[in-house]
Order: sequence, then C-alpha cells, then structure tokens
Amino acid sequence: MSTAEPTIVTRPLRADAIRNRAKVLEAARAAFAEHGAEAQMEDVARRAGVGVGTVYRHFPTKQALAEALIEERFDRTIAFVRDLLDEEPDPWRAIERCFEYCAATQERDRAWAAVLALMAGGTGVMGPREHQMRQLLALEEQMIGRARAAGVVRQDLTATDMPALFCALASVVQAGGRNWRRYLDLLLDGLRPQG
Amino acid sequence: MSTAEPTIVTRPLRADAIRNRAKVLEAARAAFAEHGAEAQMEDVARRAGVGVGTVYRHFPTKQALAEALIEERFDRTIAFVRDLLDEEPDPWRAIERCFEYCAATQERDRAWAAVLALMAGGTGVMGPREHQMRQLLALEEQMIGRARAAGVVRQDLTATDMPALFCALASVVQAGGRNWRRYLDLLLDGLRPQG
DNA sequence: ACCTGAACACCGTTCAAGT
DNA sequence: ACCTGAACACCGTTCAAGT
Repeated sequence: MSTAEPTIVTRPLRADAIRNRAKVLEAARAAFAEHGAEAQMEDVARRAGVGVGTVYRHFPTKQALAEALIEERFDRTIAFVRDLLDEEPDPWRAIERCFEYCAATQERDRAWAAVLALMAGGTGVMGPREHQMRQLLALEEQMIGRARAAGVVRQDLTATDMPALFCALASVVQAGGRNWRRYLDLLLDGLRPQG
Repeated sequence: MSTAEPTIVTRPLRADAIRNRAKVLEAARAAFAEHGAEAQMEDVARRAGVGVGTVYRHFPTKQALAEALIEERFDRTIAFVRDLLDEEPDPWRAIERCFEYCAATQERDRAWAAVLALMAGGTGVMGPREHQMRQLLALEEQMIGRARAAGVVRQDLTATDMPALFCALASVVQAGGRNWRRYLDLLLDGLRPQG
C-alpha cells in the first residue's frame, strides 16, 4: 500500500499557515475556474487576502497550484464514478452519465477542461496524477466490462480508450461552450456495437 | 465578390521589405510548428535574421503572425478537400481521408493543432478565418451529401457537425502524439448509419 | 515558522535613432 | 519607407526584512 510520491516527513503546520493555505486554495479555485491557465498569481493572492510570497510558500509554482486543484477534481470524479457503479443499474446509461458528468464539470471549470484536453498522452501533464488516473481507469474498466457483458457496447472497447475520449470531449466543451451535446451523441454512437 | 475584411489600399512593398516578410513567415513556420503557441518573437526574429521590430512591422502582434500561418494551412486544407472531391470516388473513403489528412498535418505542426483544438466554438479564434471556414464547410457539405446519398453515413450528419469533430481530433493528436488512430476509428464509427 | 511586498527575470511590444 | 535594438510593461518567481 504505497502512493507514487515519496514519503516526506512534515511537521504539522502552524494554525495561521493552515488557514492561509485554505484561503489560497479557495481563491485559486475561483481564479482558475474563471480564467483557466491564464489565471494570475497576483490575483490569487489578492482574492485570498495574502501576499504573493505566501502563495508561493504553499505552492512552489503556478503549475503546482493548478495541480492541487486538479487533484481535488480527480478525487471528486473518482467518487462520482464509484457511486455510479453502485447506483446505476443500466450499464449503458452509466457510461453515458459518466461522460455527461465530465462535460458538465468542465463547463464550469476552465482549468479542469484545459488539463483534460491535454491529458490523453499520459506524458507530461498526467505524470503527477498517474495514481489517480489508474484508479479512475480501474473503475472505468468495470463500467465497460458490464456494458460489454450486456452487449450494449462494441466488444473491442476498453478502458484504455477512455483518456482520448475524455480529451476530445474536453476540447469540444472548452471551445464550443454549450453545444457539446451533439458531439457527445456522435461519440457515444461510436461506442455502440458496430454492424 | 467581396472578402470579409475591409479593403485597405496598400502601396507596393519595397523590395527588401518583401524579402524580409518572406523570411519572417518562413522563420515563424518553423518556430510555431516546433513550439506551438509558446514560440517566442525574439526567436522568430533571430531565425529570420532580422530585428524584432521588423517582425512587428509586418505583423502587429504574435497572434497576427500565428494567424497568417493558420491562413496558409486553411488554404492548403481547402485545396486538399477540393481535390478529394474530384479524385476520390468512394464517398466514405473521402470522409476518412479528410480526417486522416487533418490528423497528419496536426502531428507535424503544433500551432495548427492548437488552433484547431480551440476552433469549434466559432467564437474568438475562428472569427478572422470565418470566410475560409465557410469555404471549407461548403466543401464538407458536398462530401457529406454524397455520403448520405450513398447511405454510408448516418442520415442526420451535416457539415455543421464537423468543426467539433476536428476540434476533438486536434486535441487528441496534440495530447497523444501518435496513437490517434484508434480514437479516429471510434469517431468514424459514430458517423456510420446507426442501427 | 511564517508572512510581506519590493525586486528580479522573462518575453511581448513600442519607439527613437539610423539607413 | 523600412530597419534596428534598447527600453518598457506585464506577470511568474525570489528573497531580505519583518512578526
């Protein structure tokens, strides 16, 4: 039972540092959701009511700050898919709802959409999130397995197809705003059993 | 017979200005293909063997320079699709080759992929290329029309579906490097007549 | 131990001086 | 009329001084 990251021994943070860290994350959520990758560190600091130096004390680079937010999103997505496997009896509908959830969250969070639009490669952006990525893929493997067993998706569909599909959907959502539904319909039809 | 842009009366350029403009474009092609949107103006100037000021004299902003390159790509793509309509007798194969051409060019040109990955919205990035976009869509309308008539694509497919599909493909190519083929297969199957 | 914000670095853009 | 490159602006990042 080990995570991918090396274990770093850290003393507990001082009370004010804990508060500041939370304020920075809260401010960053708003700034990145609104402006995507163009969000500015100075703006994050202002929204949080701290100096820029404090932002950098908690997160060494803008990239690192963005990744902390991405990590939260990943966890929520993993939780959502896990619930879906429990609650949704229709195996096809589960897949559909999974994509719809992704599109809907991306619509409200430009940073999340931008990251997903670049993740399919596995290289670069996704390196640090590899552990979560594996968790998510394992859940999707189950989801797809059920659908295959029920004969509602093409037999050659696997979880390894999913990153590219989420990547594709993300860029459509990011670019097109609210009319991603039609694209999603075409995408989903490509996953159906093929004549 | 009018283009979208207002007519601007320009005296002919001086001979050295013509040469410099060409050198800048040439240098920009290399720089943007290699680095995408992160290409640097200083680097373009250096590759062209001119001062930065000269780059700015011919193209008012980095964005404008990038757009000039995009315009070239658009023209080549339009020419390619036009030829395809003449040369490719199989209506399904024409659609397939159109997507393959897009993916292949995007693989060699990061800037082109980046722009396409953001174009589906019609807003923003595509504004200045609206005229070319319309030309391209008109050709795709023909391409899809033939395919519909031959019954090899779903009857509800239209040219207006294409921008989102190219956008999606672009982000997969941009992110995933060389394994876009599988994604394209799923995409194409979504365009087939649906049972 | 943590915070602050002025200072530094980098890159897009401008403009005074040159041909 | 066009070219050049030093100077300016903006934003990510650092660090000396403060509590």
